[in-house]
Amino acid sequence: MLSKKTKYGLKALAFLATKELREPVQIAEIASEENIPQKFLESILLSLRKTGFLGSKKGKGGGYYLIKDPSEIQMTSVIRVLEGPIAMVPCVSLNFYEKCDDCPDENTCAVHKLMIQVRDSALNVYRKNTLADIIIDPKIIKSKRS
Amino acid sequence: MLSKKTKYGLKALAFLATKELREPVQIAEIASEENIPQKFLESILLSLRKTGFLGSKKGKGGGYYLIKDPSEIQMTSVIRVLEGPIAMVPCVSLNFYEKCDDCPDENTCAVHKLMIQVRDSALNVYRKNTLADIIIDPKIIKSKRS
DNA sequence: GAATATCCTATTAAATCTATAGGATAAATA
DNA sequence: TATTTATCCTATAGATTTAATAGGATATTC
Repeated sequence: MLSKKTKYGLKALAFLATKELREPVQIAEIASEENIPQKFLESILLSLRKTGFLGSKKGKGGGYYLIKDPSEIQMTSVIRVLEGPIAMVPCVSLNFYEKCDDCPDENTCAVHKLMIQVRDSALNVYRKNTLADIIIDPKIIKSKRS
Repeated sequence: MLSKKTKYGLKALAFLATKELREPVQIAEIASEENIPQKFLESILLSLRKTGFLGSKKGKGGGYYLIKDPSEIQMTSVIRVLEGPIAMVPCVSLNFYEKCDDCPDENTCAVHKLMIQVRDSALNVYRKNTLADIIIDPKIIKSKRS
């Protein structure tokens, strides 16, 4: 299951991606537009700022904003920051590797063999998607229809 | 993250797949060979029996055994029984669909768009793998080398 | 009928996730 | 410079889920 943190974080990033770069948007606005508990969102945006995805500005007219173009923001890095490992078991994780204490030999482990494939398939998806790829601007849809 | 339940269940199935069909193997043997807490494994095997993957026999000489050929056991169904939905969010789940209460429109949801792809890629992997595909019999490896 | 091994329900313990509280800090503005 | 505004930050409460165990019932073998 995707955590709420990741879900909310992605929605917030997508929301900011529809705005002008470096135009601060307040937490309150994002929270109400995307139906996210405000205090929870606050902590998520904070961590996205600390990990280099967002910039922020304090005081009146302040808020959060993207510091990179959406097409430069890869889903692999967003997911790793928000959700943690992409792999479903630590023993197949590229960035968070850990040996299983119950498994004597990864090379003969059925779970390992299966989860390597699952990891690779998820990686493929995350690698080929940037923030720009997943945002769906209703305005764009409208103009395509007309 | 893959739950321990799923991990243990898969390992147990893989273990049984290396044995003769319908030859009962005791929980205690599987547990010690695969380093799984016995009582926990007991409950897992019970649910695998109730969902039609395993047969069992009580009393002396009893145990659990596969009732289908490993090549007939698809990973999609194993994962769904042990882990639950393959999708990471209910709103993209084929078998466990649920609408997000915070999301007014799935068609314009960035998370939805991304998670559809992740679900499909995972499905592809689980669909093309049967239990037979993931077991790695050390004997087979040896004979290939010699 | 004794031994063996699964069957079954309930419960505890631990970990993780979700959400909130409450004040500190910094910037704008009047 | 005081006031307002909005992020910053740490801590913690509450809820949920997961992992594991307990203990006895049932069925089978010999």
